[in-house]
Amino acid sequence: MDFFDQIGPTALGSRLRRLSEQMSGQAAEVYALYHLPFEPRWFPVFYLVAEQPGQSVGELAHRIGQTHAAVSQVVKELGKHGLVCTERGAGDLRRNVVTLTAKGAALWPALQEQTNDVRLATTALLEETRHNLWLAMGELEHALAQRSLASRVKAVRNQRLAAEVRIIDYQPAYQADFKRLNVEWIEHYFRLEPADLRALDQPETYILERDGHILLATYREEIVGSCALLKMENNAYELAKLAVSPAAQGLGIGYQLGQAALDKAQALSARRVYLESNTKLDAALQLYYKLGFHKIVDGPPSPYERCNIQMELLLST
Amino acid sequence: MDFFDQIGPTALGSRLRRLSEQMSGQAAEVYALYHLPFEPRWFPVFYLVAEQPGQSVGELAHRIGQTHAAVSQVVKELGKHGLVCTERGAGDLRRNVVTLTAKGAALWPALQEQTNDVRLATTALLEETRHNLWLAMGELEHALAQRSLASRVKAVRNQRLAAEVRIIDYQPAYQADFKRLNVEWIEHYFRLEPADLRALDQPETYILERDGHILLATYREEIVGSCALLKMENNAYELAKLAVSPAAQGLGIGYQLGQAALDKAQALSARRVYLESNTKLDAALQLYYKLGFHKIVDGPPSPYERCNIQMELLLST
DNA sequence: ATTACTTACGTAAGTACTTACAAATATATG
DNA sequence: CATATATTTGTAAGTACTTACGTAAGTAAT
Repeated sequence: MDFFDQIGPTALGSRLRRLSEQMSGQAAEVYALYHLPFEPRWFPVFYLVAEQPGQSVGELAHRIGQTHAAVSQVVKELGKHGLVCTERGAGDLRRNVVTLTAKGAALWPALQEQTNDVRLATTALLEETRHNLWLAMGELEHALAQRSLASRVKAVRNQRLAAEVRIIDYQPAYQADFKRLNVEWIEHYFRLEPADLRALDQPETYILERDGHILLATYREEIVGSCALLKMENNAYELAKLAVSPAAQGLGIGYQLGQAALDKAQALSARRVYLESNTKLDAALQLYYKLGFHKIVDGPPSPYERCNIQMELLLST
Repeated sequence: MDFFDQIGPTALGSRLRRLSEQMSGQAAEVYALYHLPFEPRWFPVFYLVAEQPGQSVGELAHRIGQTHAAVSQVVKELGKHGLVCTERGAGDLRRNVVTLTAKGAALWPALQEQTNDVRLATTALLEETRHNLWLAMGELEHALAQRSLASRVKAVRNQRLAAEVRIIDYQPAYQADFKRLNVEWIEHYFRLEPADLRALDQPETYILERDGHILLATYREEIVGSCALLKMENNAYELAKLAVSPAAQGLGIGYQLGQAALDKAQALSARRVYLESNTKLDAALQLYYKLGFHKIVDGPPSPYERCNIQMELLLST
């Protein structure tokens, strides 16, 4: 008890388990009360078969929300106790359709009586509470179906981690990091081209001195992302060398870098930002769209072999 | 899904189980997200040990609300993975106190980070719902601790069955039933005495013709209970031969019979109802108290050997 | 008609607990 | 102080499901 108070809803799963075990135990007591030769775990299958005979194992499993294996085992046991019988499906010999035996049918009314008593008791029990458990469970299942807990936790984590990401300006000391980050992804998907090596080995000469800019992302004292703006003619810049280290991916660092680059371009009075990419890079393209880029068809010839898509974003002044 | 809609809260236990399994599955996903060498089921134990080292297996089990066996197993596994170490309790060599190892302590901050992310995500998840599951579970656990489900169901059942109980007047055709019911319990606890046989074999002569009355309880076309009022002097009656067949016990039939007898005594302008019983008959004595009887010490001598307690109830006119 | 794929099911083994039992130690009682 | 009883723990086996896997039967594509 103690523990759940301390840890709170984090242990939702454990607590649900405990409560379900408690309920199962009490269900066993209830069954004992009625002296029926029947085990609680048979109930869902037996109930559905009694309501509508001729359903197959798979159908039953789907209805109950358990696996077919579980239903198969229960059906076997019910059969052993003479409460149901099975036969192969007419037309589809794989199906195993279940019906009540005479003995099962004879048991049904008593079981219904019991079920009805339990329903009344449970409903009254739930009505004693201010927060309705049954409805709450339905809502939770719905919410989890919409979006899994893992995905929700990931979002929380990324928000926390993203707050630790800083965007800083390039300095000569970071050349090795800048190169490493870009070599990593280029070699993973394509191969390094001469234009890459020039820019990565001598960013001062080929980017900065030509009125370009380089931004870096740091996370916990480490350089984990880069992004360059190369000066083009007519108030335009090319966005390039956008890289995020694999270990830091998923934290929205690419978006932060891209946005910072666009801010910088805006500050430099650019009217247009252009970029080259490859359709293989799904995540990158998605990011570019999210940043506001759109595909263009008549872009300039590219020095890069891997370029098979060109995009641009027009900035309002 | 289907099934739960149909059956409603009757299947509360099954549904809780399903939801808890769903949550466990999602918890596993969350753990995978953080790449920690840690299994979800270790969490409660590890958490408590990290918060306060030096607790014993039993204490931990109590705090978590699981059995000591489960904790013992988890501790063993945590030990095997080098996260905790154990030693015998100082002063009490039976106790096995658990502390974190250096490796466990090193893991703790990362686990705390994760726990915190989960807490935020789960809290947000619960806040999405109108009916708060966490609070609802707390309320339900409380309600169940107050009174078990079995006891609640029993009350519902008894109410249903009690409605089918009828109190009727004795008729000569029922003599055999009257005798059977009383012989059954008397022989079970004591042995038949001459006074018993007279009253049971010839109730007309020994009870009715002496201005006494006999009431019978029927349940589903069967005579399941009896109760006699024997005329005493001074506007008093003796309540006797109160019997309920074992199969029909627990339905409150005794109370109905007793109440009907008191009503009858009232109608006969009695001022006092007297009875003789034995302290071995717990259930009967409880019933007599519930009906309003209280023990007296200076009652008349009884013809029955088994009589070791006498009670009376004064009726207001 | 053959082949590849999908579906339905049963069986075996795993999971995360439980209950049952046994052993060691502590405490109470005569 | 010996002995009976209670407490603490570990181990084994059970429970009510699950996942994994194999087999048989059905369906689609060549």
